Amino acid sequence: MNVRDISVNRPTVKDIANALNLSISTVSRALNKKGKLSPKTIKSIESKAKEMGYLPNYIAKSLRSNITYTVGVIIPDITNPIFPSYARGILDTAVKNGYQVHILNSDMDIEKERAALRSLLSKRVDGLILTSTNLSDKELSALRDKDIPFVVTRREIEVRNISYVDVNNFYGGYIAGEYLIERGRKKIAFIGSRFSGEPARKRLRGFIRAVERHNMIVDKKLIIEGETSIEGGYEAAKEAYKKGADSIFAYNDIMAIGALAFANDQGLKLPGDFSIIGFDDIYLSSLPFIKLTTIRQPMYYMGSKAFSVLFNLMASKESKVYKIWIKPELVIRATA
Amino acid sequence: MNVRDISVNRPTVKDIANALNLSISTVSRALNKKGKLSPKTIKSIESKAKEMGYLPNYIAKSLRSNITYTVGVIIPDITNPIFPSYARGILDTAVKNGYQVHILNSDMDIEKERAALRSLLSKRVDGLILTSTNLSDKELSALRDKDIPFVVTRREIEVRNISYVDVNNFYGGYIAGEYLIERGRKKIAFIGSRFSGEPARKRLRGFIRAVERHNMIVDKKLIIEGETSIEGGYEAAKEAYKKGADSIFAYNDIMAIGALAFANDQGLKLPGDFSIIGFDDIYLSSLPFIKLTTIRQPMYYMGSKAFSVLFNLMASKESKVYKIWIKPELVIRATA
DNA sequence: TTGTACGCGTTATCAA
DNA sequence: TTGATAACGCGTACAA
Repeated sequence: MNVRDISVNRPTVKDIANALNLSISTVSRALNKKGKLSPKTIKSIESKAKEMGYLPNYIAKSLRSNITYTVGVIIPDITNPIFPSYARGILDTAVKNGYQVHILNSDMDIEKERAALRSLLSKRVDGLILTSTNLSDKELSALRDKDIPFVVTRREIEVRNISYVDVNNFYGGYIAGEYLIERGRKKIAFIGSRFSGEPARKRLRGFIRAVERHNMIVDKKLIIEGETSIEGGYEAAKEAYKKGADSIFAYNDIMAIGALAFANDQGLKLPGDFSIIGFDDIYLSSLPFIKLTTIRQPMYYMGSKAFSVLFNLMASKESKVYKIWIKPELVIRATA
Repeated sequence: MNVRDISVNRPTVKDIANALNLSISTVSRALNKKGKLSPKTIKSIESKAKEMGYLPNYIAKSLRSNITYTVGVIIPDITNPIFPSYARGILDTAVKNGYQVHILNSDMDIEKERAALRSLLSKRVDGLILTSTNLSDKELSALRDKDIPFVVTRREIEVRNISYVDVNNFYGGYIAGEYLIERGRKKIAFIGSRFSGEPARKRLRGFIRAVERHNMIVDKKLIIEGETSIEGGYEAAKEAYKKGADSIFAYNDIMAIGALAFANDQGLKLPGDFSIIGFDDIYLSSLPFIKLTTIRQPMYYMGSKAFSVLFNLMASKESKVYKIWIKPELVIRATA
């Protein structure tokens, strides 16, 4: 069987036109409801199309129109628990607007990300969502100067004229600190990773601001580095505890859960003896065994918003710029 | 700015040809390393292409070749904890082979799934992976009769000539039962959902077989239905416990975790007083708070395998059929 | 109301 | 070794 023969199963406008003794343009117009056609012709074309199982060929449409109704999304790692609902937010909103989504993982590896970008650009996606991108400001500027609209998420951008959507990390850190202080905590440790970059720094700064607002100071010894993992959280918590901390604000829930494991092993009663507050509100955190008090990042909303912004960007000819900070919120459970 | 003007940023073979006073066919050949060309011309074309930032237009390539290097994947819900690593397995393997992936969610809703399928077909994907499809055998047959290769996962198919990849649910149920019996359990309950369909039935049958092999019988009262959720697992476990069960084999980890929550609330010591074994080995199950003994489904491998099978299907002109059962394995932790 | 003809960017065929 | 041309399926300006 030759590749060409598949037209048996994949009828084109031409096939419909031939079957009906009409011209392709008439068929095209009928199918796209454009121009004036006799209702009779329209009806016959529509029923014939249905009968033959016609599906428009978006490849051809795209070549013609320069629109692919496809967006590319680069995500560090879909198996990271914060990303599935983010991805779902993008997917749902895209589908609702007639778009499809190409997802590629970068693993925070700059070369992988560049390869992903080239691949997406070759596929002529209409727009891009770059999540936690490692691209330099220079590269982002260059991308901006091309004709393709894109949105950056989870990384605030100093470069002008680049749209982004991110959670307000500073505010999140602030309300976390505020809450712990209100609960009477005096020696709050921050555990985070040196490698988690700007978001971690923002959360820490917000936290420090909250502490200082209460005329307290943050003990630099209690700002502790660790791996962004359960084990890393465990070790960092151990260190914080040894240094006399009475509570922990963790960079993210994964580390907070590690800290919680340490507190359990230590036989500490939460939130009586000790308090732990995380950041993210991943699915895990709500489990009955964990019940982590945390700062929720509405990831589904962030994904949905990112697509909406991109959609606006793709639709308008003028180049607008959106800078959106999503407010995180405190979720009080059992650990603080 | 007109849409046409974007060629400033998106040079084509034609632009390169003009810049070099060559024909487009020469440029095309050079870029694709086909035919005999003078090394000089090749070099000049390659450097010009690089200079102009040329990226091949895959839309045009696809129209010409009828190959899109894109596959469509329908997944019930990417936020379901069993699916992210499955998706990652597909993505990684696809990228490794030069393919991109369109992911769509069906939410186990037949109409959504049909819409997703139409959309993917219109986009002319080269192949499909249907996960836990709800399409009828008839619809699958019809799809098979089209020219598009596809693989079904997480649903064994009675229809002949349809390739699928699934975990061996029967075997998984069998080793779960076997293990509990070996540990001296006599009154094992099975908790699952009526709605979880064929996989649940297979797991139950495997479990029953193991019990019968040991000349014991399964008490029908201990086959308990519940929602596929933590709460559902909790309630089902309560019922099982009331009815005198000394252990539970849960349809999946989520329910097992619910059962574990019940056991904790009840003050039962595991695996001394009571045993719980799950199915899936989702990320949660390995957490220090949970340490669930379970039957692991290698989801990343399943995704990777599904793409490999599809890749073979797409590559070969003859219509092969693959039926692949992946062996699940027992993961012993703290609950059984 | 319907038809003709062209071009989107590419590659394969045939010719030079 | 290189060039001219047709074709993939579609939508649209222009003609009838």
